[in-house]
Amino acid sequence: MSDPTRRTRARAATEIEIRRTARTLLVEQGPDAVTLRAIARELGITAPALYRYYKSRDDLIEQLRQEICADLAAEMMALPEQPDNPLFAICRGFRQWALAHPEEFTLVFASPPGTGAESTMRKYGEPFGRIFLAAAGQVLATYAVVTPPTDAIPPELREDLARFQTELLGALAESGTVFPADKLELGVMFLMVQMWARIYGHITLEVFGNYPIPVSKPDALFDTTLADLAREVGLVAADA
Amino acid sequence: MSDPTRRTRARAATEIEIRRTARTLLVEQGPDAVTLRAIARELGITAPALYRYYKSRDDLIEQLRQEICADLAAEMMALPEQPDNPLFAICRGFRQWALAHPEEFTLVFASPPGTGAESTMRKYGEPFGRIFLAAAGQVLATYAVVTPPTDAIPPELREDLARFQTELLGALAESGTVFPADKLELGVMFLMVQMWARIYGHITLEVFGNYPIPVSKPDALFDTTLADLAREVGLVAADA
DNA sequence: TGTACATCAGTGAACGCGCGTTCACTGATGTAC
DNA sequence: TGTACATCAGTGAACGCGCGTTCACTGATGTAC
Repeated sequence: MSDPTRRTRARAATEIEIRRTARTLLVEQGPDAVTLRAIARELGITAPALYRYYKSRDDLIEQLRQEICADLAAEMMALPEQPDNPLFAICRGFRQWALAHPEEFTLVFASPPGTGAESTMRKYGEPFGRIFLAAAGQVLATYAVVTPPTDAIPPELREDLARFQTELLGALAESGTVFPADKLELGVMFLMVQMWARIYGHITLEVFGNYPIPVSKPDALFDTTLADLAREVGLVAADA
Repeated sequence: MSDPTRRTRARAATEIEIRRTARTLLVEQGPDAVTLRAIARELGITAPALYRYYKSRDDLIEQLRQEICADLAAEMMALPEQPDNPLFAICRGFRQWALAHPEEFTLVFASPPGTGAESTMRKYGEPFGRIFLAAAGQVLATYAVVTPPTDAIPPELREDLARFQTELLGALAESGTVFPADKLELGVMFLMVQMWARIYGHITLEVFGNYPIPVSKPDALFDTTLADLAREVGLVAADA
């Protein structure tokens, strides 16, 4: 039954160790400290050995980015139930994660473009995208939402929102989420974009300390924002 | 009348050249490319010469950061009048600047904490903070705003908002802006924080390409967001 | 106006450092007969 | 079960590179008398 050979197991173990070390360096000393030599040093091997695992430093960084996404998604999945609603659970969890892991957050969600790699949120195949969409779908299926009518949405935006609609429907179908398709109007898509912007804005602001004032009770501010958001959307628990 | 000596003038000119070169490197090759040696190379001088102008590389980067803030503020000041309202003019201008200068935006508004330096927005003495506050003050003085009553604001937040109120009053008084003090209720402060978060969220999302979908008409999306925001706040031009 | 001295922007060599990547290699682990 | 061969994780030396910072210096510019 020991299908994987000793070599295979050792290799897998080392690979995990490499990424663990890389992440520790990222967390403790910032992105510039994640060098092949530093990782090797920490692991007690020589730098060229790492080329058995990664084509180059850039390759390693990219894999690291993906691992961070996967871990984030796993953490969001494992979140305990929240009293108000599942999307807000994800929002709170995401915020907690961002505050606890600012360097990882920066690498994945706030790195300047140009590296060519598509952004995290746009890769629906990537775990975090899936999670966020699944939660959104769940909310749409469970709650009553007050959305702007389609003709209140500027014509220039309709095409983009329609594409989003299509992609979201596809992703939801794939993940097997049950939802009433007729609830996915353009207005809902618009709201989702606005909500994501607001959540992302608050979290980024908090992580980078760019609120116009020092906030002594940041948890309260975030919760108030969520409540405000729910109020605006007319979000009321269907079972309450 | 040539008060400044030849040496003084030359020194000033070189200082400007150094920062211009540093910014070009930042813009074209990212933050890691801003090295003393690269700057010196570009300028046709030797690296140690830069120590006549800056204590260290970190010092240079910090001064660069401040210069970027000053330039941003100057640009915001010079903005042409906008049909709707002056705060939205600043919002649009800020967005345009961020999109046109992603590396500068990242350095100033989206760099992980830890360097000890206080954040940009919190330094009211810094130009951009002043501008934003002045515009906000102007809006408050000119327009009718629907704000949540003070007792609708969670008690945990009141202390922070009150501090913000005090600081804002001070900054406005200093800058000589005329405004009705009684309009600066806590609800207004809360709204300002929320608005800033939303604007910052959208801009950061756009700069880093983290919208959940590719947006083909980003200008329209931003303008729609501004309109949405104005509607929510009940912001109506007093003279319209 | 002329001379002696002080200032100080910029030089050039050197310091010690860490980096990514290549290459030919060793030696333990795995496989086929 | 034993032997010959293949695989491949990791080595160690070397490549060429760029970096921040220090130091004693030169020589033009500025100042005081």
